Amino acid sequence: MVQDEVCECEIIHEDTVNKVKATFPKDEMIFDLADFYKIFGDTTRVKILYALDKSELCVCDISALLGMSVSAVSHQLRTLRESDLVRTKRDGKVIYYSLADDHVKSILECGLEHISELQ
Amino acid sequence: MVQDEVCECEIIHEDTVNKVKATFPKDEMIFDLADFYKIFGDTTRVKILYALDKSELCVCDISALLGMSVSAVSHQLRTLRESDLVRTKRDGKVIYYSLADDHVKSILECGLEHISELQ
DNA sequence: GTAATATTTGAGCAGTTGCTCAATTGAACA
DNA sequence: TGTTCAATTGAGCAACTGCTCAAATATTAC
Repeated sequence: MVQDEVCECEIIHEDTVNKVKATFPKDEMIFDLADFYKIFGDTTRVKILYALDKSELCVCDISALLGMSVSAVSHQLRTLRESDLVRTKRDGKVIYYSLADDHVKSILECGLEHISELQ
Repeated sequence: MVQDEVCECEIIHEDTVNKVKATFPKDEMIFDLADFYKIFGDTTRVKILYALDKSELCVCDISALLGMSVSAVSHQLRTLRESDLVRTKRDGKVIYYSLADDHVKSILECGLEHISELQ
């Protein structure tokens, strides 16, 4: 029923569609995957991640580095924290941010490889 | 001047910031990278790419497979076309979509690897 | 030519996102 | 204890995104 409502085409390759459907991962997994990539889909966050790959930095440092307000940076750091991509270390009043693991770097390189191949 | 406006903190690790700044890639590159990841940051597009990795499909097929309107799918295919991630082949009235190259698969696997390590 | 049909496209709209600004938190130190 | 200051947070707003719906396009078949 649903299919008929969605697509009225005569030529549906039903066998192919069913075959593909059978190999489809769970919706939750697709959702998680897209959510993960969404984090890398913002220039500010990419910059922050790139910077943290070079050195651990406090919020002020990042703010100065990117030429953005402390608040804006902190908001983005929150997103990164909640995604477990960065980790914090307090030293007195200052909180130092660093990458949670080496994975972030490899993800960025994964994308960079593709970008550079395009041109 | 700009820095002073942006960050009034006493403790800026100026040396570190400058060192990181020196290694920073061009803004354009960061922009392209984020733009690239943005495409993978949507469940519909991820599903389409995943499906096309299994088999070439027409718009109707994808529409039926995802349970979405032909129009919605077509809009997303446009995005994917403009990013050179998919390619088309016309056969009569039907237009078949397929992945532009093997890169898409490796990018998706790159993310899947990370996702699966998290839990 | 006209009709049928697979796909594309543009306008419009609701939901999301990333920033600003102001207020707040929490650790350090007098 | 009160002050200072790095950092966080919430509300609000403008820009963006992904969908729907209706209309247009392009190819085939008559």
